[in-house]
This record gives sequence, C-alpha cells and structure tokens, in this order.
Amino acid sequence: MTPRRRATLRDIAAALDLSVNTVSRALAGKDAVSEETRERVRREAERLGYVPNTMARSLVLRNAMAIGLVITNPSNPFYARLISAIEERGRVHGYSLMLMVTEDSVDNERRVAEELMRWGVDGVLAVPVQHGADHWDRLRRSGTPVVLLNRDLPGLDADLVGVDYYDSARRATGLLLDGGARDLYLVEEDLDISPVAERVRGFRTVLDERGVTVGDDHIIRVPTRRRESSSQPWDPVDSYAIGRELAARVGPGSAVLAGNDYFALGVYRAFTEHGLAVPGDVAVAGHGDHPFAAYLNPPLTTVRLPAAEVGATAVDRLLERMGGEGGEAATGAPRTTLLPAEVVVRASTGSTGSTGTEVP
Amino acid sequence: MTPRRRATLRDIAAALDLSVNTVSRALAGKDAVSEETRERVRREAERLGYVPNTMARSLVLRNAMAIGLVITNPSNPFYARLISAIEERGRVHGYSLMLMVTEDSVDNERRVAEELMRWGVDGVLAVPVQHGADHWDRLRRSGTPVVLLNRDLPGLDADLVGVDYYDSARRATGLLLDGGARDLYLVEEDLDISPVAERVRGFRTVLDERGVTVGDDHIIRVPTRRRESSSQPWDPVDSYAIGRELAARVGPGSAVLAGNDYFALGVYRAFTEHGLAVPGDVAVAGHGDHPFAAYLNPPLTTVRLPAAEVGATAVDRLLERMGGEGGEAATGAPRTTLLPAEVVVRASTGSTGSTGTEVP
DNA sequence: TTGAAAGCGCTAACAC
DNA sequence: GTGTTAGCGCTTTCAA
Repeated sequence: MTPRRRATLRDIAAALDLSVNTVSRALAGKDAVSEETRERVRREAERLGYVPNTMARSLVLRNAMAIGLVITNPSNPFYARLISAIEERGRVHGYSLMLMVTEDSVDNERRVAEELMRWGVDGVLAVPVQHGADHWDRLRRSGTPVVLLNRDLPGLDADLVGVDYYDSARRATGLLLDGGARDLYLVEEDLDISPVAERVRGFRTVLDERGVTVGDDHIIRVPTRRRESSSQPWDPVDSYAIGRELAARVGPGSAVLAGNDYFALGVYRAFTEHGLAVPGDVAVAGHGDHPFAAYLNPPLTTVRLPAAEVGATAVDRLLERMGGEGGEAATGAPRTTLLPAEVVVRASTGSTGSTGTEVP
Repeated sequence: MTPRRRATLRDIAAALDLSVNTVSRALAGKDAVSEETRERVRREAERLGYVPNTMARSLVLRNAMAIGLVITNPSNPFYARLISAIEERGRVHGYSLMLMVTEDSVDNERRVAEELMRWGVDGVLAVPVQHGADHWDRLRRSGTPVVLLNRDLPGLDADLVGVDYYDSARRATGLLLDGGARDLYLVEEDLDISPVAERVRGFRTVLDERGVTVGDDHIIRVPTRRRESSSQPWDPVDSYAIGRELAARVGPGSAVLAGNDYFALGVYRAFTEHGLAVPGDVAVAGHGDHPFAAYLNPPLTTVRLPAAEVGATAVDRLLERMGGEGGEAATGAPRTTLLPAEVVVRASTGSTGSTGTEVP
C-alpha cells in the first residue's frame, strides 16, 4: 500500500495554477467560476482522487454533519430496527451517525454524552437510561437539540418520540378480557422506565374500567440481567422461571400479558412443560411482534411496534430543532409524539377461535 | 435555551491572561507547565464548561479518533451483538463509531465507503455486500486499514475476522448423521456470500466422507427479501413456504440443517402443521443460537456464533493495522481469522435422547 | 471571474 | 515555564 497523503484543494490548485479558493468554489458548484475552469478543476480533482475533508469543512462551517445516536442495547430487535430507520433517514439528509451504546448504564451514558459534546454533533437521538439527566441537560444547554427515543425523561428540555404503550397495553388487556379472562397477569421488566410504567398504567386502567380486580402480585417484575449477558437481548430464562411459578397459579380464565415477546416465550415454554394449554388453560400475549412470534406454537398474539416510524419521525423532529436545510431552528416547548401500536391477534389468545394456522 | 458558543481554549486563555498554547498543554497534562498554572487552567475550564473540540484536534493530529462500522443489517441478531462488542472495544481505546447500514445493497455500500473517506476515519470494519470491491479498494489505497467482518472478499487487501462456518456446518451435519439421518437437507439464504458457500462446502464434505449421497435439490436456497422488508431480519415466511414443500418429502431418516435459526423456525412450523414430529420424523438444526432457539418446542439444536469474540478480535486487528497506541502499524499480507462456533445440542435433533427440557 | 487574507479550534516546533 | 509562530483543510469575506 502507498499510504500517501490524501489530495487536498491545495494540490488541485497547485496543479492548475489556481487559488485554493477558486477550486473550492468550483467544486462547491457556486457561481463566479467560469465553466471552463470548473471543468478543469473537476477533471483534476477526479485525476487526483480528491475527496473533501468533512472534518475541516465542519470546523469552519460549525456544523458537524453528524448526529449522535445513543442506544441502550442494539440486540433489542426494536432498537435494531430503530437504528436502521434512523441511519437511513439521516443519510438521506446528509447526516452521518455516531453510534454509542450504553447497556443501560448511567456511567456509560455520562461518558457518551461527553463524547458527543466533544464531537460537537448537530443533534442527538437517545434512548435514555432514565436515571439522572444532568449530562443531557449540559448537552442541551450547550445548544445541542436532543430527541428522546421511546423512553421519557421528565424535566429535560427535549422532545420525545415513542410508542403509545399506555394505549397498546389497554388494547392488549382489553383483548384478553374480551376473550373471557378474568385472572390477568402482567409480566414486565424490572426497570424504572416510562414504557413499563405506561403499560402498567394501561393494564390497571382497563381492569378498573371493567370492574376486574387483580392483586398487586399480578404485576410481576422480571429481573434484568442485561449487563451480565452483555449485549444480549432479553433472555427468556428469567421469565421462564417466573412462568414455572405462574404455572401453579393459572388455569382457565387466566391470561398473561408480557412486556415483550421474549418474556412471553419464556412463560409459554414453562406452561407447555407444565401441561398447560395455550390458549385453552391460559391465554398469552406479548409485545414487539418479534419475527419469531408468528411461528411459535401456537402463534403469539402480540403488539407490533412502529419502529421504522418512530425512527423516521425522531429524525424529522431533530432536523426541525436543528434548523436543517437552512430553515430556522424550531423553538418552543418540548413536544411528545407517541405513535400507535397495533395489536396482532393470533392463536395464543384464542380470541378469534383461530386454529393457529394464520401465519402472517 | 442559550445556544451560546462553546468555550474554547482561547476563552480560557483570555480569562487567565495566558497563551492558548499554555492552556492546551496544561489541559493535555504535559510537563512544562507549573502545577499552579495547571490548577488555575483546570478550574477555569471547569467554570466555563470547556469541552475539547474533537474535530479540531483530529484535523491537526491527522487522526480521526473514529472508526467506520459498515453493517448490512443491524436487525440480524448476530450483527446486533457484533455492533455492541465493537462499540465497547472501540470506546475502550478512545475510538468513536460511525455506523453505516447498507441493507445488502452495493449502491449503498459505495456511498458509505465514500462517506467514510470524507470523514477520514482511521479504519473501517465492514460486513461487505460482496459484489464489487472497487470502492473498498480505493479506501485501502488511500491508506485506510479495512477489516472484513464475517464475509470474505477475495482480492481485497484486507484482513478478515469471522466465523468458521465450514467447520460449524461439518459438525452440525455430522451430528445429524450420528443421529441416524441419511436424507439430509441444507436450507440456505439465496445470497452469493462466503458464509453460505462455506456451510455448503462443509455440508457436502462431510456427506462425501461418510459416503452419504444426496441430490443437488437437497441444497435449498431461500429467496432473500431483505430489501423490501427493509431492516427486518430474515423472515421465516420464506423458509416456511419451503418447509411446506419439504414436508411432503421428508420422513424418518430425514434431517434439515438451516443456515440460520429463522429458517429453522419456518421449517419447524411447516412440519408441525403437517403433523410431522420433530425430531421423531425429521431432525432439525439451525445456526445462530438466537435467543428463542432454546425455547421452541422442541428446543432447537443450533450453532452458537461467537459474536462478541469476532467483534473484539476485529477491533484488535484493526488497531494493529492502524498502529494505535503509538505503535507501528502492522503491515504484511492480509490475515484471516476464523473463530470456532459451538454446536448446542438440544432436543430437535434427538441426538441426546433429550426430553426437551434442558432449557439452557 | 479570480485571488488574498482571515479564521474555525487545536497542537507542535521553536524561541525566550 | 511560557509565548510566538505556523499550520491541519476548508470556506467566507472582501478586493482586484
């Protein structure tokens, strides 16, 4: 290899006996350059394999052409799809992505917030760990717009784009009630984050409205072990353990709503092993519509989350705040946008009397 | 908000009546600065909320402190884990990640390669689309080290860190043969990429060695529909269709090895619906050990891929080539490192006479 | 239409 | 120890 120096504007200018300035304008497609010169410059740039230096450009223009994306765990299928959607939408607008992973650790989050400030990214999209927001506050005060993804962080001057989990839990719970269940359980992650809180609230509210009473012990928290099994998605193993306990308590008229499909899967298996029929003895529904959900036996009723829409909307919102495309940066109070999720009814809730064959 | 300008070294210098230079050295922890001055500088920096400007620093130091990560599809659980591992290892060494997604499109890949050149990243880790490598060649010739992830790209001057799929296919196939199967099928993605080729080779080789003959129609290609279902992982729907066809052909003595667990899942379901027992009528094994594999009914025998190890090794290799930590950049012919995968035996192959209860 | 000069924020080389 | 000068590669005044 010839690790030779990259060609710069200066090289082109020297070769053509022009000023750096003229070359810059020629390549930038500005007027005030003769067509002939422009053509010569283009050719020489091509010949030299010139590639503009983004950092130098950013330095003088004072915009980084990069946005920071902070994710707790890329192995979570929802976040994986979010990443794709955001990357795509970002690139369409000319922005590159600096990806940072927190693994749900505040320490990591603090570090990446600092890192993002150093880079001077034009904006930040973040799934916050949701404990302490001083570092995000600093970032905000330095003038960097922040849009929160999926999880709220009250008190922070930042928009939020997420999923309407309150509504999704309401509808999923309603479906279970409609199916005749009266002994309902909610299995959720043991994290103090808004999506969980919202689902709990939705679950509770519908039960209240319908006059169904369940004890507090029907809202079950699955211990989170993300940090140990670094960068694994939720592991069904913990919900499996819970499913085994549950197996002794449930029976006809029982139903389990899980905060994510992995939990549903663990419970599922525990039930099956215990000789319980799904949905005969107990109905089960999940959240996420992960690719495996439709192929389980029986297929799993679940909530399909609008990952791509959340991602695209979040980028758009950030762009508004950044004042992209030369427009004025939008100001004003933080906006919250919660996108609706769709309940996908399959055989595990028996609600349709389905035979379990309706593979999507 | 007060989108006030970020504090710079100059601001600190002015406030303290020092030169920018002294401030720089004080903060950089170099000698040739009195302890007293250093303390004053530190305090003022703190007071002003000073954050160093990475881009300016990179520009003069001529290293970006960033590496590019090019992924075909973050929703593939293997790549998701790869991303986490790489981000972590990179950050340990002070490198930030520029993430680019190609969705297996060469056009996208060309664009991101160009983008990475503009950023002048110090190195690139890429899962190549594997059709045409001119853009990677250009990148290489500009002096940027490239390490390929998981897929080979012969002819390119770049290291490769991946999984030994030849070996994994050999062992998985051997397991099926040991279980008594003689009518073997391999279900693979319809992509012209090295992992698929290696698995096919492994499959074929073992059969030859054992004197088992199967027709060419036993190697089945599942059409890839990634681009349409943008940023979805493999969808079991296509393998499900194939599973339905297969259901009519298989019976005791048959076995199916799938190139990934999603394919196994689709086949699984088709078989179950058709009244075939797994592993009684047909054994099934997958690749990837996705989190759902152990919880299927019966639990799926599969190959556990060393995602974290691949990621960490790839970063290390890249660092060597970059000559990080002040060391000399390693030169020399491209190196290939294939990490071994582990076959996880579960009930779907019946090889252990397992009852299907050994949840991991 | 083109060029000269200044500067983005930082670090390195060399003076003092 | 500290300051001065120069320069990374680029864009933007402002003159010519």
